[in-house]
Amino acid sequence: MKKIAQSHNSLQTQVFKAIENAILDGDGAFAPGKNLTEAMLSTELGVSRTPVREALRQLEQEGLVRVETHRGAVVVGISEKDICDIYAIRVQIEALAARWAAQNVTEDELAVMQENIAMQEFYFSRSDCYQLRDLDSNFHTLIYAASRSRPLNFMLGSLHHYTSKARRLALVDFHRAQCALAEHREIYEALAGRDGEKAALSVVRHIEQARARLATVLTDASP
Amino acid sequence: MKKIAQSHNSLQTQVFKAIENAILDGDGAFAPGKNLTEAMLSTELGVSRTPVREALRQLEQEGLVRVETHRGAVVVGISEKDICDIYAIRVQIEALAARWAAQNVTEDELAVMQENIAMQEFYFSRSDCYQLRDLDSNFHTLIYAASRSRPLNFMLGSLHHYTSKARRLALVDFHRAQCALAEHREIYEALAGRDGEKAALSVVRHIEQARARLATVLTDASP
DNA sequence: GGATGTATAATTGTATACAATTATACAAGA
DNA sequence: TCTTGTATAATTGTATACAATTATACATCC
Repeated sequence: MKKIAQSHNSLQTQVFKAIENAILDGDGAFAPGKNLTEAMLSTELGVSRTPVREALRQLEQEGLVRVETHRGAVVVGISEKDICDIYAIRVQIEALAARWAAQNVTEDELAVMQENIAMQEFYFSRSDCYQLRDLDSNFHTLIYAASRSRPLNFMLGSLHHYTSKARRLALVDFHRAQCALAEHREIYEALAGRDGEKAALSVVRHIEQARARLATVLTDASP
Repeated sequence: MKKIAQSHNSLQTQVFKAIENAILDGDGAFAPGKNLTEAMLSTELGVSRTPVREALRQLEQEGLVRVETHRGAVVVGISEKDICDIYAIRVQIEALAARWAAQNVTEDELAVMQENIAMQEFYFSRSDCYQLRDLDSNFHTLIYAASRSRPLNFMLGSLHHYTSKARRLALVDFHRAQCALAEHREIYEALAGRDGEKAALSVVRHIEQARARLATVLTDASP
């Protein structure tokens, strides 16, 4: 884990992201069950304990670590079952999001989505998985925003790190990327046509597909 | 807001709960839009700024306040639409929870639920709304736990303060309390019979009823 | 009078010191 | 050998000091 250089962001934010990335990337010292001491993290990152403490508290709220009083923080693992559960939950909530977004999405937002899809096509032709992953994540975020529901955005935000872990697992899969692109187009069309039911259905299919694909990745990898 | 006395809990936890309650109770100084300074809170509660800071960060993650860099924390309001949205989300997720709980609930857990319902009957006969509210909350928590899904528990936990605000609004309503009791029995029966579909359906009905009731309370109160 | 710049105050961000608690090592006794 | 007690170390919990940033008030200039 590299030391934190100067930046316009607050140290606390940077520390949070540094630790979050270390955990999600599967860094050895941040494997599930590993103990994270404030002293270690603060010397490692070159900051004092205060921002580290706050970052750990935030990570606890996100569910990535569990801090016990006077005993420190331990990294919480995300099991395959957890990820499957998350997908089941996402199916339900994102269907709602799509339905609401179809009612509330603006022309400007639709334009942004179209632009996003155009860039997906571009990076797909270049086989750039990392960019595709980010664009996929961004596309869904656009739907959340268009739903105009603060609680819904909130919920989906708190799922974020789980889904990003899943996304990293399911990263390199061109066939899936192609399907995802088509599914994104379908969702866009439904939203543009203000068809809530169709949008919800498309989202459900999209996430179910992603879930099915991830399941094969997981079972292939585990034994 | 009363000063914090000595207790086995950490100051940070107590500070968090003190501020959370103040906001949910609708304390004047904690009304939506009000600015909360660390100095004010720390002198008010008789503790230093450190635990106050951590509590505010936690409250931000829960969505009750928004902290801006170098500018402090402002209380975020929960609108009626927010609450309606929450119920729509809860319907979806708690249906999942019930389905999973029907598969995984143990005899011990069923016994605890039965005991909970018995106490609901007791406090209903005594017209004790506060106890009923807590028991209702507890009953749902038992279902979450029986679902054996950490992500699901996590999600529902992050909705907690929203739902508690809604619950406080819908507090004094005996007819609703009676219906809720019957609906809880129905859910219990479905879980005891390991009937996932029936459990999910009962939960959906239960929450839809609560939502409908709350809607009338809200529209009555607003003009 | 209104805009603008500057000094001051208020507030948060970070670092550090100390207190409280818990884990660990090791010795003494049964 | 196993248990138990105690001293020490390690770690977190809290308080406080200082730095950085932003808001406010007021004077100055147009």
